[in-house]
Amino acid sequence: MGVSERRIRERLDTRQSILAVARELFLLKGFEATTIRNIAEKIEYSPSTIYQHFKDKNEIFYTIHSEAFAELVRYLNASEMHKNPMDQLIALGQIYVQFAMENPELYDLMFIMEAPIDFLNYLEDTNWIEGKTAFDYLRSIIANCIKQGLIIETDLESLSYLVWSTVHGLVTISIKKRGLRIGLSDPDTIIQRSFAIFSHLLIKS
Amino acid sequence: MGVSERRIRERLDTRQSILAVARELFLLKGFEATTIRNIAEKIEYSPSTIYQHFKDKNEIFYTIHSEAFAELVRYLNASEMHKNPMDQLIALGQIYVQFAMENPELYDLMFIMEAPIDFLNYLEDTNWIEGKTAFDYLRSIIANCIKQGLIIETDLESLSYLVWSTVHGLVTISIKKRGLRIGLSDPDTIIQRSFAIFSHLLIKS
DNA sequence: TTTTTTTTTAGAACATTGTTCATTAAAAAA
DNA sequence: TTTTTTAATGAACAATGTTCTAAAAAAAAA
Repeated sequence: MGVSERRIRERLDTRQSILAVARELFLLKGFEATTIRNIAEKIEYSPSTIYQHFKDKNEIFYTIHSEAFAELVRYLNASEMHKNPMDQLIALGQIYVQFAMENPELYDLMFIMEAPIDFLNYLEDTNWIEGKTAFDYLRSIIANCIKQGLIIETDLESLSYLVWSTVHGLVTISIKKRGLRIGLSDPDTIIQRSFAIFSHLLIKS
Repeated sequence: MGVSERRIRERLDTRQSILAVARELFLLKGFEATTIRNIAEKIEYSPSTIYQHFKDKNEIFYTIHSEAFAELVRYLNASEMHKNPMDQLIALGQIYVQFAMENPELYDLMFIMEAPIDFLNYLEDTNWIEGKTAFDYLRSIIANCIKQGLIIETDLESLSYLVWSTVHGLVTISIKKRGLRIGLSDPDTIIQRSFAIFSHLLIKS
């Protein structure tokens, strides 16, 4: 009897629809304004039903955060179309910046907001696999650049952290609206220009 | 009669105590957990009284944010003890990083949180003076570096934004706990190392 | 000193929020 | 058909930011 299979399928369906609606509302109105009751109404269930699928609001957004990482990594993989690791690195940065600027709310959730990290602390997982995977990917490309003598030879870990920090800083100042009203060029322009300068600084002359 | 003077003074006193308590609770428990009722209880007034001094919660934290900027700028001025603008720039970065790492909640409020920006939008001030002042200060030091040929000559605005972004990125990854659990050295160490690498990259060889 | 006016403070109330828990409805198994 | 397991609900709780009306206190006027 395929009865229990169907029930499992149905459970997964409602779970998915919770996530879909949560993400939709989140992108539309932000984290605080996305309420459990809002989600419940949209999927035509009572609020309590949601708690049968997720421990709390944080778990919902931890899940969305994880899925967003999968998407980002998929995008980042496109950098492998280049052969030269330096080109790969620059492409990686460009894609990262583009992803952040096109999905500022998701980026916020992935790299700034407390909700996913709070849930990670509740789990007793020692590692933040999503973050680790992405960082290791960056590090391996930089390792290749160093190996081929395209970048000055320094501590791999620190250099990787620097590169990440730089692009992260570039986009978060904009996303968090600290670049506005201080007499700067428009966000995309200044980010691109700053990125170009940083790329030049990195390349061994 | 100095009666009205005294009343003004008293009003200012309660205003100050609201801010002091708000800041204390904020540093202790964060923005969300610092409630109007909490503040009211500590200053021994009713919650409604607070609304006679501040439009809403955002205005309170916008004020704290402004005061924190005054503190940061005071710290940053210490960079002027150096004569060489490149030394000034590096000192500036060091102080900035130190301030952020020693006052993560304040830094969050100044450069990440929405509350102060939301209140800024409510005011119809065109400029974010706190941010503009700090950025202009950075820019003027970098301008001197370029003038003296210590840094490659590029667009001043973009380079300044890059430098700010980099230190901002360095500290926010740590503050927002994205550097944890991905197999990195401890925050302070890796930030210092990455900062050193960035400094070297900047200096014209 | 007494009365009037102004200012300050408080208290109750509102609409929301995340979350829990006992109860009901539904579906599956016996 | 009856029993057992599962799913779903609705009411309730404590807490939040904020508003509004009434009371208390202080100052000004008489």
